[in-house]
Amino acid sequence: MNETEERVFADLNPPQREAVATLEGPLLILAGAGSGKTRVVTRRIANLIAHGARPWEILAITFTNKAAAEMRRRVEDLVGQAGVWLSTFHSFCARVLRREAEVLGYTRDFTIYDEEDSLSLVKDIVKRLGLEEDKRFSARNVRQAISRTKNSTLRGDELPQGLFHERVLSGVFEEYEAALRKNQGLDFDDLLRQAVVLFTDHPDVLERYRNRFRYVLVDEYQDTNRCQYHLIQLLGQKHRNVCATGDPDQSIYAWRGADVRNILSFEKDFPEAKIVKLEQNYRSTQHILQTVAADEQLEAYEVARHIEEQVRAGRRYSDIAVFYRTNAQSRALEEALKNNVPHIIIGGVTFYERREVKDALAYLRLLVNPKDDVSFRRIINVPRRAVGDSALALIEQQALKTGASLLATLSGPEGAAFIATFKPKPRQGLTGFVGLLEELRALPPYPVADIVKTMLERSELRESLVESGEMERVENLDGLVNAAAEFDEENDPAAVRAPEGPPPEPGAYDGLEELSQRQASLAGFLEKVALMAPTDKYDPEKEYVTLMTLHMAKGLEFPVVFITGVEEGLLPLLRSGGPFEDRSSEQEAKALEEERRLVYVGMTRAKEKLYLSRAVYRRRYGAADIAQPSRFLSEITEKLLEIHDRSKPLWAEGLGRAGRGARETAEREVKAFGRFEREVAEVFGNEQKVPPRRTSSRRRDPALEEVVDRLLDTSEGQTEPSMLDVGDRVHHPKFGDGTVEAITGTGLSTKAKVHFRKCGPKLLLLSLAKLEKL
DNA sequence: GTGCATCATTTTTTT
DNA sequence: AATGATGCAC
Repeated sequence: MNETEERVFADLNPPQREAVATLEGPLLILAGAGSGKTRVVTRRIANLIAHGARPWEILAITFTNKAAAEMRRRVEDLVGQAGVWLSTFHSFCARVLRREAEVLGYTRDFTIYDEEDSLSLVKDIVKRLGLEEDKRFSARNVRQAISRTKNSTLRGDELPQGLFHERVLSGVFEEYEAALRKNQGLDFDDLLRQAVVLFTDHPDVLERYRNRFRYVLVDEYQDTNRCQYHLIQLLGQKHRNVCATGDPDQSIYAWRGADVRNILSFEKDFPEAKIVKLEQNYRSTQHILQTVAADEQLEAYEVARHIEEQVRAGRRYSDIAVFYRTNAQSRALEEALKNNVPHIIIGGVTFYERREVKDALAYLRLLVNPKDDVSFRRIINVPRRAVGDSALALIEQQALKTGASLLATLSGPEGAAFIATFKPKPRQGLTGFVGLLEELRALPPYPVADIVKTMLERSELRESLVESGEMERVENLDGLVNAAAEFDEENDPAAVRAPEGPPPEPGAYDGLEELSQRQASLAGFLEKVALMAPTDKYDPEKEYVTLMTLHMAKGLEFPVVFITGVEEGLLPLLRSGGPFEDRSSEQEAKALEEERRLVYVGMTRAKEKLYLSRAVYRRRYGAADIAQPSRFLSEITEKLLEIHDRSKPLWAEGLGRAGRGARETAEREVKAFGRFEREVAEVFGNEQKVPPRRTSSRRRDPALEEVVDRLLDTSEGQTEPSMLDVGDRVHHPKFGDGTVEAITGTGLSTKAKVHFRKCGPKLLLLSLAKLEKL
């Protein structure tokens, strides 16, 4: 015990010790970035066990599998045993719902629908209700509204106000819910919401779970939405040993329903709560560098160059991360890094979102849940079986008549009779399809990899891709088999571990022991795959640079961090006019605050060195546009200077501690950076015409200002586009001669409407179009 | 029913 | 720029 205690309290500062030592009663740990939060939480779990708590009495909930896995590793390191139920909200709820499904009128074989699946349901409904005429009611918008509603209310009480919601909720919402139920499907929001419904409507069920979990811990509490909040309240009310950890300054998920009030009202919910503030042990960023590049490719190359420089100086690739606001930005970076810098991109279109993989998964889902019409529709004609829109319409019509699922309509003797009414080609296709599923269903339930392999072969899914020469897709399918084999290894039913610790007293355990372990079955595999997050790929041990969105970066840290695209419109991200209700200025301000926190999160990931980079030209929606420096650029640096030393120039950050060496490095970098910019200016000066103009009064760093001005300088002998006037005759290398009809916009975004003799009117950005005045 | 060409739309961020 | 939806020819 003493030895354990020594380990539990080693290297902790006083507030950290206090948090770890608090075992009973509600506890709120307010932890800023870099305050050792994860460490404190895992130590506390270990301390609970050291003081006699049994592992199975502890439930620790995180937002990502990654965080859960990391926590599990650390806890096992400390106390050397498993049994603590560590999982994400979604995994926890899925497990609970699977066990209690019948109570809610579901089968245990329900399917978890991802966004794409759920969108296809919504699309159908929108079409059926004739809402599609109005662009605001695009399936996407409606889906978002439904999700918002599900996240913010429990029962349809307190529904969001506004015409849009009224119309959505009066029709689509119910239809959507009914469709989900009919398909035995749950979307991501349902996993949380139905769990709350289960516990609220069935006190006996709640009682079992409450009894089991004497200690409940929640990480990133500021990210909880209403359902998650209720869940914690429901589970925690009895023993009241709820430990919430979080940081309101890192609240970046309001857009998916997270409500920072949950953490702010913790004291109200648990008046006896103890509150510990971990010291704001700011990661001491030694060196901050702002870089400006001409366009996003050059920004990416600049990042690559700095990475290589860092590596030459002895840094490891795994020490470095590159962040961006939108996934689309990863393209240019990937391009710049692909030959020289080992790297991994987290997020974007993940393995399990690829078409061929989703097709394969649809077969598996339909196998587990025959009522899953969404999956049926997806694969009934993949590979081609001559079952097109008209044949599908017939099947749907028949299904509607009998109220059965699509697959059921084709199954059994009645199904066979129905299939017989089709034309020869589709008839053959449908018979084959039904037969295939029957054949697969007859396979032994384990190992899962065998089922997947057989499915790929017998369905000819793999073969059809081989024939069309899509080898990358074939490889992905083989990858799926590998993933299944891995799952089999992890979940070998012959090696099921009994939970450790002394046996629970009667009634407490109540048959819930198997819950924290995944089912070694196809259903279990599908659950794992459905709830897998892109971050799960991230491995700090591997030697590569990590590329990810700022959102994904939360909770991680790196010695060297690049934040790219620090530009107005991108960071903060500018929405191009919402399709439904106008955003109030209050909403606008809130959104801006969240963007600001996002930058804060990104910056605080850096332990030693931080690069903020931006490009002057940025492509959005295909077209290049001038990007202004982000308003955060000036705000942020000012804030940091305040913390360290106001008198020093930007890149002299942190010299106080590191001394002369760092100053020299800094100055070298500044020089190299300036040289690079001059080169760029030369290249671009010859190719592009850019009106000389100050882009922003916000830019406050004189050296930067100079570089940008030089970059934007118009080269000799070129037309001064701002001199153009309505009526002027101009020449364009591609479009030929024309007349200026109108000039709009100001500064770098000045546009001219030019009527060309050859090809009519065009709207051109003066700063980019190579226009010559005649 | 399939395959191809053209057009429109899109991108915030994620479990 | 890249993907999906639509329309048309076979």
